[in-house]
Amino acid sequence: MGVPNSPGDLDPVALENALMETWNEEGTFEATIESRRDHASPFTFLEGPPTANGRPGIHHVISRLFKDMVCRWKTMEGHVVERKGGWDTHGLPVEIEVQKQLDLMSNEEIEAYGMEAFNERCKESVWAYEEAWREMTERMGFWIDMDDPYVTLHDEYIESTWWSLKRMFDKGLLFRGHKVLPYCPQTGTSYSSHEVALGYKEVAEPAVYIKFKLIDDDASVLAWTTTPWTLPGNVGLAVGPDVTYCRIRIAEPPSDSWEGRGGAEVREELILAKDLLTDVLRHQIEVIDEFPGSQLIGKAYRPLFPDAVERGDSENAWTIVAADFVTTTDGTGVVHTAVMYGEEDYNLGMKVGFPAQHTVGIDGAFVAGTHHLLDGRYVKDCDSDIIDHLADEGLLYREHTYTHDYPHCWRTGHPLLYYAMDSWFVRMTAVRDEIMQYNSEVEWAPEWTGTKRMGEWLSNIKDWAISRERYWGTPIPVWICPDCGHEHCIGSIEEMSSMKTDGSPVPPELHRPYVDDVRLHCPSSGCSGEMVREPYVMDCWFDSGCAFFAQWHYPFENEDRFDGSFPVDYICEAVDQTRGWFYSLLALSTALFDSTCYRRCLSLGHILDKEGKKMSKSKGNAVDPWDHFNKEGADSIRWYMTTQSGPWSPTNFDPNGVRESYAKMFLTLWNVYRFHADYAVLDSFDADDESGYVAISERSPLDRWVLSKASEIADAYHENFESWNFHKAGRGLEGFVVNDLSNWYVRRSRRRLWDEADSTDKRACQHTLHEVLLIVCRLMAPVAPFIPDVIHRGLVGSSVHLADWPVGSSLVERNLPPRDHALEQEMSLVRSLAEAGRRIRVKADRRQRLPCRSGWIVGAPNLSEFHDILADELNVETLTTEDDLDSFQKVVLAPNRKALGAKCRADLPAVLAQLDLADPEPLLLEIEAGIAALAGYEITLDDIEVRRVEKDGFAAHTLSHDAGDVSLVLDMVLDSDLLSKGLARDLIRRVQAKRKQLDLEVEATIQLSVWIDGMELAGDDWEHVKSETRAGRASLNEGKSPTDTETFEIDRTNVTFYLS
RNA sequence: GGGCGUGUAGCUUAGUUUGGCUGGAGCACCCGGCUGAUAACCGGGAGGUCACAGGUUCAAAUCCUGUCAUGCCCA
Repeated sequence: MGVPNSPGDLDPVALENALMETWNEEGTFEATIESRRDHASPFTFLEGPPTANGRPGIHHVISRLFKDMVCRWKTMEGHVVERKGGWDTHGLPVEIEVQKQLDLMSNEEIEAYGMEAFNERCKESVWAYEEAWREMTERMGFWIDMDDPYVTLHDEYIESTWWSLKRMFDKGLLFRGHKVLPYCPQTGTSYSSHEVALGYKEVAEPAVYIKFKLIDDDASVLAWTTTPWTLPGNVGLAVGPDVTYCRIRIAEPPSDSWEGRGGAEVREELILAKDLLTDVLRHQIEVIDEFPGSQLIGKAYRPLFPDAVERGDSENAWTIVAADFVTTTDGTGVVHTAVMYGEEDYNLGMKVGFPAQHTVGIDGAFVAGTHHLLDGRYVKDCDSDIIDHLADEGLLYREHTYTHDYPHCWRTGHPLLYYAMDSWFVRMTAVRDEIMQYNSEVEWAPEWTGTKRMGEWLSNIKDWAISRERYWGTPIPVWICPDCGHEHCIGSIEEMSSMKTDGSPVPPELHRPYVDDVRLHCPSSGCSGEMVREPYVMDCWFDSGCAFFAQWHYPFENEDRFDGSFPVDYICEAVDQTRGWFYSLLALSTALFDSTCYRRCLSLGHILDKEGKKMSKSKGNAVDPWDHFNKEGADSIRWYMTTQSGPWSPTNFDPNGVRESYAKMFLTLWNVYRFHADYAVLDSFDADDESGYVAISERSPLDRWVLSKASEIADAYHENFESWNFHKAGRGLEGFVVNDLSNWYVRRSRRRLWDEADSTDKRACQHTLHEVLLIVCRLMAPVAPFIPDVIHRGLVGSSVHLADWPVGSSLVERNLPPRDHALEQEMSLVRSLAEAGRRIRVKADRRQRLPCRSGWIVGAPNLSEFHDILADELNVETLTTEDDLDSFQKVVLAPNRKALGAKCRADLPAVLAQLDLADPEPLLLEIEAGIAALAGYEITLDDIEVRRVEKDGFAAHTLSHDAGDVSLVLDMVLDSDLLSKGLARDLIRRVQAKRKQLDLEVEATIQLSVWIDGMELAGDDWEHVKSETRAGRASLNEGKSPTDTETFEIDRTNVTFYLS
């Protein structure tokens, strides 16, 4: 190999689809892994499992891109990078989706439908879009093993999670408690905050001020609540220790304006916060005493509903305790605490030891024994009866209507109850220091995700509620003995089988309801109870957090694979996973293995629509990746996503940007390749043919320059990869390909390859192109795996993905050409001078094709190597170097009218006239010497402005350079010789355009007839036209022009031509 | 309500860590040039209250405070 085929036009979609076929046929992905085995240096990646119950969108493409990119890069660096796919298959969203499909509104309805059938539907639904995911994954070029993925619903996976739970159970990290959640008794479901947000409604509800009668004191403490149904559950009152409270006495009966139930006797004493006296009280009062809340602490009061809650062994029940959350913004400054019906209440209750007992059942009705008026009734129906009852008992001070936003069930419309659900917890608070330590060992990108977002969260870590009262999920493997209360956690299928009672069925899979039917022999000595499984499933974050070991079915299998891949080298997901998967992985590795879980974590910013809004189906602003897969191709999307912003920045997706990536990067690269390949075929160029090789030191400065630049760009690219700045890497490389390689090197080298004879210079150019293209393709391959692979295959016959990283690594050799800094600097100046020339011509209105007689470079280092290139770029006949600008410039003295006007007044016109006539250079000398005078007035430097301008016939431009200012001067004089040359160039260009328009072969010869009216075309120039346009036969001003001719006017000359 | 990001030209963005030259590119637009060189390229032009308001400083897009918008997470 070594002779590329002529590649033709770029059709990215066809190219990529064909290449996918090739990859499948030749097993390229597998080969990239196997070919690195001899290094035995793994780089491990863990796929965060997606859920396939929704169609993949553009935001999934971006996270899969950054996963793929790093894995491909590390492979090229010589590592073995195995990539196992995974699927997340459990969880509430799956259940909700199925409930919608089946129109099952509540747990009761699910159970009536049948748990077995329901779970079967859930299992089906998680594969609904698997095909779409596979297609997207393959089409975008994400290389991952999708044929042998880990799946969280597989028994093997579940068994591993059971093992982990048992391990924590044995460590004492697992415990049973309550978690207060917004709960809908009608549907039997608790809600996530996201669902809660769907159902806020403004409601007017009864709010009451309740008198809690102190024991050993005549006064009552006044407390406020908007949820009377929680009052039977009251077990304590909370005050702010530093808040000022008052003891007051009712002085007079209220006025007639009293509304509603309740009241107080004259001389009755009440206690409440000083700041709220006037808000709360409707009586004339006298303040008896004033004291801080700390003085109230420990005082006992009489329960409102004495039978509702049992004291148990609680010493603090029905006493006043301190809490830091008490404020005086509303209420009375005393907070009624019902442990089971508020998160703060629950936390406080646990802290001070209030009894944690439900007065309300899971059905939303008061439990039997609460109060004879309430037992068995739905709590929200009881508000008024509770208020009546308390009024009758003399415990109600006042009621009023309170309007506020309150969460409601988005399905049934009922108000949600904050309700303490039974729950199993992992005691993360016990390993807080450890998890913070392991977090700090992770290399986070960006750093603040780890130090701030994750760090802040970990420093306030809470115990992790891992159980859910749901149906579809990993069953919690804890069984409890109804006889003795013994708790047992099962850690394997084998353990379950060995403890199973004879009457229990063998579960066909580790899901509900099958596992629920399994009874276990109680292992406590002397107990013959049959243990029953706790009816919960696991939080699906626990599932996916087990991935790093459960993907291998560790510890039951694959111990070596786990050991060899832990901690994981690299994970990558979007930033919303900080408290999700990033956390659950770290939590589990800390609790199970006393280790960090991953060494490097890239946290991606979200992809938003063009206006910075979240993409969602309902808004209709979601982008379908296939729109671009089928248009610009996957490489263009990948390159666009990589280069347009930092990976962690939120990104506004602009479809036009994808087109731009295609047009700039890929089309340019392709055409460079095509240019090389076309001539390589023509010349039978073989890069491997040593006899034709030209050593780099023997090549032209232009070759050595582009090779040096390629080296520079490769090193920068690599450094940016190392520091996660993939966007900067890509932009740098794109700049090189478009500006340096295509727009300078190829443009300047074009003529070298046109030469039909074999020459060292031509071969030098071909080797250079070959080498630079290889470097570029290898650098691009991790980002854009398709087009660079096709080019690479065209150049050397093998996949770019099997090639080594050109920058080298600890495992592979560095393979980059030598740098030549001096040459790079010189070329930079040459290019700047060429640009300066174009600027001069625009300003001087001199078209580019009309040559200049002379050009001079002033103040530059020696650029003689590049005079040919520069003369050609500038279109000058001769180019020479000068030491200073004096011979091209003259002094112009412009009047300072403001200064001169003040001095000369009415004589100003005369002074200006003399200034105009004066020879500026001697006059300036006189002014500087202080002896100048015009029309009788002394002239100083303040009166004039000194400018230096080009002498007539010259135009110049000065640019800054490291070594100082460098100027370019062009000779603007015209003569017939130059006009003839200019005309010839225009004629050539017109003919060439016509050739292209007629779609002639590059080598085809033509017959050319030209008629010029108004100018003489020099003989040499006519010869030049004929050779450039491959005119085999040609005529100039012979006969009359036929009618179907091209005509144009240039420099006031009419030109007509005809070709056939 | 709290935590963490983001906000620069019509659009996508660089610059913010470490304050310092006239805030730099690309797309789109206008004028011109160049081209057997492509959906390209080159020169020039127009387009900016650097989200807003204060503050620190000789000097603020950059540092500080507050506000607004937007996103994620938590309540």
